[in-house]
Amino acid sequence: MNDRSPSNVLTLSIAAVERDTGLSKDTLRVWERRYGFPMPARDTGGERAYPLEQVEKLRLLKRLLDAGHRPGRVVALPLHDLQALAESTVDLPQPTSMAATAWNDDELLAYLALLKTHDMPALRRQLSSDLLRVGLPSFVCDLLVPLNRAVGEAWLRGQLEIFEEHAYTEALQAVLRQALSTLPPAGPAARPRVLLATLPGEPHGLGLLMAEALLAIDGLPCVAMGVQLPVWDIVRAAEAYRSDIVTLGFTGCTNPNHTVDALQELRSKLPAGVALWAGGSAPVLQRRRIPGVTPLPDLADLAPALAAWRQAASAE
Amino acid sequence: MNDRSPSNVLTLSIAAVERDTGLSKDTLRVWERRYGFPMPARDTGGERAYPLEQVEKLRLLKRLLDAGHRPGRVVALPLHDLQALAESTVDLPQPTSMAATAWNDDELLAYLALLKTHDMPALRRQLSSDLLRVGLPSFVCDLLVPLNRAVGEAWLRGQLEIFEEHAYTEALQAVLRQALSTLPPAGPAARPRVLLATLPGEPHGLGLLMAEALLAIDGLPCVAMGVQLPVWDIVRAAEAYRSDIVTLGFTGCTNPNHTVDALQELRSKLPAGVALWAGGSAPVLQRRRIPGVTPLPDLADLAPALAAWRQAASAE
DNA sequence: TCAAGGGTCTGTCCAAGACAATCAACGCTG
DNA sequence: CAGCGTTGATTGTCTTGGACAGACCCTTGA
Repeated sequence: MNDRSPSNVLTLSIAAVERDTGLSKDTLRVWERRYGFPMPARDTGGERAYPLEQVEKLRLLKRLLDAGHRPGRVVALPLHDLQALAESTVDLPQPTSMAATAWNDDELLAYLALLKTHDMPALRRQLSSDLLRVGLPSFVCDLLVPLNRAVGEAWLRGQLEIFEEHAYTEALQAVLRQALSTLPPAGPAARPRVLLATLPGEPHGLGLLMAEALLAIDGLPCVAMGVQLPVWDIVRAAEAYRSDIVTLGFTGCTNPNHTVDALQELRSKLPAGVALWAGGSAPVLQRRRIPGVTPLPDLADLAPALAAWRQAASAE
Repeated sequence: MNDRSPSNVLTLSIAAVERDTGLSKDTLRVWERRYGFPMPARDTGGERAYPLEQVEKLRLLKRLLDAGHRPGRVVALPLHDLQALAESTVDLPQPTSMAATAWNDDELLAYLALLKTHDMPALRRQLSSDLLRVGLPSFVCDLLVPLNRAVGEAWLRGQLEIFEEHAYTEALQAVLRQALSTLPPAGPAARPRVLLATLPGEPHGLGLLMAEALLAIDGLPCVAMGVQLPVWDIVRAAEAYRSDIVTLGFTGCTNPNHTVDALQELRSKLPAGVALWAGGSAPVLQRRRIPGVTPLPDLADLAPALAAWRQAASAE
């Protein structure tokens, strides 16, 4: 540690807070100026030193902002009020799936309890078992989608640690990739050919993996490019892999303006014959429609979109 | 696009450049002031608009900096000289493995050629086949380690596109995770228990996965936490999973100061009985040793470190 | 040959201001 | 009362120029 901290070790520099909260340095400084929070201590060099407790509150604030709250109304609020707000806030008014095999709340809570025992092999066994029982499509749409939401909300309410969320992601990824690896590769002539990626700034690849699972089980040739692929490289990749559809994943943790800008730029550079689908629950995709970009707020929208694509393709 | 661009669409804002190159806004501005490069155009609002060509050069510069060059010597150089520099620069003087099964350069080049055909199923087949032929440990140490280096260098020389590097990572991940999923879970009493993660700012999890493979094949119980886990959560996770060793992965794309700071902070918060291993080829780990942190510059160092841990444990 | 010192290099932080895009509220009109 | 444009507040990001600490390089001296 470049030991310039005042007395306590438990402080973070502004750069560290930016990394840990996702709030830019500029935003942190301007909030301090305007709202009086966060109000970090200063080290001997006059630089901001954020106590851990303020960072914790900032993380909660970031989550509330992503859920639709406005800074002016919440930043200055005391921690207690924020937690109450988090309790009463649901990410999105989520229509419960009507599928016969949909999991109910108790079963989701059982999963959360299992996660909290830190017995990761047991969690994987449970996931694999449920996957085998109901099949991949139902596993993804009826279990994983509500379970992901439940995990996110539990974290928001402080019932789940960050590392437990990471462990959950890892377990899920292992199960999904294992399932994907057992699928036979699609024939070279199968259509449509789908490219999967996320834009720079979006580090979460789980939604992408779930989409890949649904597409691959349908026999479609998928090329997964992982996360954070620059716009220009997406264009090159779509060309190289002769993709018919580019599917991007979003989680709402990214800057909405950048998201829209990047989507518009990508759309303008991509050939008109290549479809562009934007999946995930990022609110900005709902609010601001972009010409030539198909929003897929839910994984359940994937099948209809696919049917529409096939119809359009056969009509030509 | 918030259309404030001067004439050409092919420009990026300073925020976009920061994301795409990994160079902070502050650095970009100060380079412009000091070295005269990059010298972006200005849009109608007076804000910097970087042409794509300068961004390309910045990406190359970032890579050269990571390889050890100093900004003052290279930033102002013309593109041609930079490329020549890249040609003649090797990331690290890498001792060729002496193992009997080590792959030679031709075989590595064959892999690169396969990657450039964009036939991902074929690449996976080749990887799986080699894995089965030589076994997991040799596959990781003798093939993947030099292959990763070859891929990185090919990118540096402009012989490989970014999206091809992403595709390679994805294929490798699929093969490794598939192998990991076939291993039986370790017994609950097996020791040492290893926690795997990367610090915030380090988005590459491939090295971690390779380490996990080597450890898991040895029958050790591993808990993978994925990438970008904050320091404090690593401590909590090590406690929750009763870990004996925390292994972190590094690639040198992170800020060296932050790396050292975070490692020292983590060491101070982690119980003394928990070992802290830092793996990967980040140069800073070689230059600046940190008390209580074991550097593992190469995956081959994993086995000796494990033996040393076992000896120390049995001595108590 | 090696250690210490001084100068340069370099990334990051700071401050205060400016501005454009967004949001919320209001008033007007059909 | 619904719909629509206007207005004012909100909010994130960009700007400039300055400052500084730590890393690095090179020279000097033992």
